[in-house]
Amino acid sequence: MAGRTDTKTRILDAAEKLFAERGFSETSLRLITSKAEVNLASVNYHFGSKKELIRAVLARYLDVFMPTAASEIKRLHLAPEHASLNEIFSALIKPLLELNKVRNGGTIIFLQLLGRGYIESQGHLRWFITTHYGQHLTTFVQAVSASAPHIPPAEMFWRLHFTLGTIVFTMASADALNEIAASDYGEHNNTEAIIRKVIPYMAAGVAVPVTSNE
Amino acid sequence: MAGRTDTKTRILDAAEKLFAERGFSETSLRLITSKAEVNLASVNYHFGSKKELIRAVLARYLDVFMPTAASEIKRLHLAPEHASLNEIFSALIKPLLELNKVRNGGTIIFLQLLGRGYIESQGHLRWFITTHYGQHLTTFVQAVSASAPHIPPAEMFWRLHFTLGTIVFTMASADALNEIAASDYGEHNNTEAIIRKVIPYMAAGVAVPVTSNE
DNA sequence: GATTAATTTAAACGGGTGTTTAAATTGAGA
DNA sequence: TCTCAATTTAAACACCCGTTTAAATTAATC
Repeated sequence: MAGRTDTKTRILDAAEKLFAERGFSETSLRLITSKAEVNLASVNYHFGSKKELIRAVLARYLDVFMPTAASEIKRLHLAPEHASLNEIFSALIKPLLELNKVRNGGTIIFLQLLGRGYIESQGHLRWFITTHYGQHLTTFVQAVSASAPHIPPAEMFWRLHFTLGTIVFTMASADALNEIAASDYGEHNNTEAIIRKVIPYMAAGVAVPVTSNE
Repeated sequence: MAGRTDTKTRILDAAEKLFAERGFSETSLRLITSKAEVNLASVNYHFGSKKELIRAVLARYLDVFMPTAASEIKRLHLAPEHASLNEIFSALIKPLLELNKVRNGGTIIFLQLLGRGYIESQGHLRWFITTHYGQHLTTFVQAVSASAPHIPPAEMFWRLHFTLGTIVFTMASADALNEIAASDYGEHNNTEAIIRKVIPYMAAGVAVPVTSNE
């Protein structure tokens, strides 16, 4: 081993910030390496390709978030009383905010990365997430389904993706929305405040009775 | 005047399809002009730049959708009985589906373009939409606010953006989601079916009572 | 301290991008 | 039919991209 051992970390730190801000394909390796103050070629040396760098950036968060989120859900679900949807979604707040301790602004960076990934790259990231963290996702889906048993599985599939869209879009444009909210309503929300705003919205939508027609 | 007069139209038709499928920055002018079977330089000749082409593509839909949507809302709002949120959102279905008559698959193309625009380019498209169609947007916001008077304006601001995120993300990944739904649940939904699924979700979320704490 | 493997570096490669230029072509009005 | 403006075309421009190469440098091992 030789050289600065933190070159990989410097790249990851610079990359995640830029990826979250401007998206994956809008962020060049040259911009990343100049912000990280490392050589351009070191990305390909340490990660192989840009695609693998993207996966590594996301994995660093998913490896922290997924296990703790799943265990929070399990703890809730095994409790005697049935948890409400609000409780289940709220159980994700702590694991999400834990990411702020990993890195400054980690929570919103993670959610923005997730959204960018889902929208930009149709294929490889979705595959990467479901194959690496599918078990934890199942835990979550089962908990939600159990607490809203009146929703058929197919309908629940759609509603959970509506939910993903809600949170992911909100976080992707959180900065812009916060600016508008501040100037129009004098509101100043941090990431946690926005999450707490969105949870009742999502919980109500997921649980609303299915109407056969109009 | 000389040459094929429909060159502009051929460019717009090819561009909107590709933009909706792969996003704006992932779609090169060379791909657009080859699909449209026109010369590369004709884009800059007719539209000035790629940015202005993007705006022209969106304007062609917004010019049809916005006035009819606003008039549907107004018609509903002036009726004696207060319209429900479900009715207000449902009033947008007809204007949305009208876009299918403008062009095949027009509805989903429009919604996907809207989503791409909001997520990809933080600045110029949002500005373009609010300055050109702000009056119609106000009509919509006022109708929603009137039918959910228990939601304070600032909270409504956030919830309407949650709603935008829900619909836009759903449509951006509608094709992929439909594939999964078909293979996992044997469901086959068209654009209208998805819209009818998402409306109750959004209406419930917008109207859910504000909880001071947890 | 010499050897060797890991890492960093500068430079180039091959290719794709939006845009511009200037010449060729087209079609309507005089 | 001639003229002239609108349009189309092929080519080039200047720039950015991810990746690869080979040499220089660094740090650990013997």
